Amino acid sequence: MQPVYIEELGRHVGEEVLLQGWLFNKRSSGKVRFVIVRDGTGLVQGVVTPEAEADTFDLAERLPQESSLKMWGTVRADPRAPGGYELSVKKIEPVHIPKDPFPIGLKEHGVGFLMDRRHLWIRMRRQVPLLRIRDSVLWAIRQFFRERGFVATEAPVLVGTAVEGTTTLFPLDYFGRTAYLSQSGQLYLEATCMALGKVYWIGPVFRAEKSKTRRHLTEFWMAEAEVAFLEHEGNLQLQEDLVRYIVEFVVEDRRRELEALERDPEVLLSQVKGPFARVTYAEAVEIVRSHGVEMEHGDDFGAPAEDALSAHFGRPVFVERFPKGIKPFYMKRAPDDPSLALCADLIAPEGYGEIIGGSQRVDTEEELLEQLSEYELPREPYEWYIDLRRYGSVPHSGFGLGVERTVAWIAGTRHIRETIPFPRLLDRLYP
RNA sequence: UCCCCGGUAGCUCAACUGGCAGAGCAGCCGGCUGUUAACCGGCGGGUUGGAGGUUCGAGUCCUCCCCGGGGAGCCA
Repeated sequence: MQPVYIEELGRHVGEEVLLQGWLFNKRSSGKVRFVIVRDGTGLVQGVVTPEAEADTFDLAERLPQESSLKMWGTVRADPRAPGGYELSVKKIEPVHIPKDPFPIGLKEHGVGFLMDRRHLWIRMRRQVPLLRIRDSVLWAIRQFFRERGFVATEAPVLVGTAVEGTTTLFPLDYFGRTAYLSQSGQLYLEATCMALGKVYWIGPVFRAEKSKTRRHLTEFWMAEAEVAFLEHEGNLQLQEDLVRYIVEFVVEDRRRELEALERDPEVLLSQVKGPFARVTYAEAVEIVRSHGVEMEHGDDFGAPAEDALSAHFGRPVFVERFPKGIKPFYMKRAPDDPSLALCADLIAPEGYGEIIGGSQRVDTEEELLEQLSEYELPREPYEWYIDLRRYGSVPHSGFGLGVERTVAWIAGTRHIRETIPFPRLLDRLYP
């Protein structure tokens, strides 16, 4: 008999099926025993009575949590069952029976305990839907870019120089030289877009920043795009289209998982329905101050400032035209005010923070050399990057979207450590 | 790096002003023919993070260290 997955049970009502999975939980009421089985696509309740074959009734009592098993039975629609379907069990065959009790129970646990057992925690109730939503977000990004004719490409992860200064880089030995784990693929995408026109990549990036907050990982995934001949305004439109596409895709694709996490899909849809809010940096500072958060003109936005902005608008908001000094060297200056950068950060609603940073890039050799020296960066490691301005330079723009923060926002989970299977944090490298 | 909170049974926590270290869950044994993190009865389970100090007496007070959590800065 061909095995089926729990998410397909609706198509097999009345039929006998084979499920393969793990024992999530069990209950007993004497002569009726209930086994809750999970298989990665969902949970289903099996009902076992003494009429079942061989020692199946006995197994339903004896098997410990997370035993792996095969289970045969007839699918029945039953409103009493979570998920709407249950299985009248004919036979259970254990695949592996754990000798020790599964460390993670169904009751509450502390974060430290769970993080030490992340390899097992990911089997549990909230984690499975969360990781399925992550998958959906990544698919949405790929599908969006493919529909628009972008070429998926790659940037190196091992790099010889910093993108934006060395303090936040992880160094490593590279045959006697120092290499670093990349903190962004952007500079390389700028080169690639001059070859392929419109490009994107999704990959891991690394920040050695000693951040200890719910919004930071030392290893996280970025979806970065870079487009030749695209200017600031078009860049913002592209980002807005992407974010709206992701939300609508995930709501359609993973509604069940969102509901399992008690995330209301309608709230998400309403947040991205209309045009995103847009303010300049200067306006944003005033809004932040009017919400009682102190900041000076010229400061970058801290977490309380971002939260104030996100509360003020209740939908995604672009903050445009930051002072040049608090943004990196590769951003183009605004033609009408050289003290500002042609850039924008996108702040997610509900306090999930900055999910996109983007800009139009410097596109002349003169301006780039000027900015390198202004930022006191050495010229040699950037020769290849300067070359891009020497051979058919064009206006171009791009951005990077933080995958985990986007997943956290969409799934409504407060801490981003749960949005990636094995988060890397300041003091956490295991498992 | 800085600020705040915490570390007691396998897990989550309690233990008044310093006075016999406890409960729920998990485990094991038994009961129950529709359970929903099932329920009911019973049993076992402790170097109170570590070192030192104060005290007749320390889980509780003091000092140092270790570990974890939350937040800040920086960023996505």
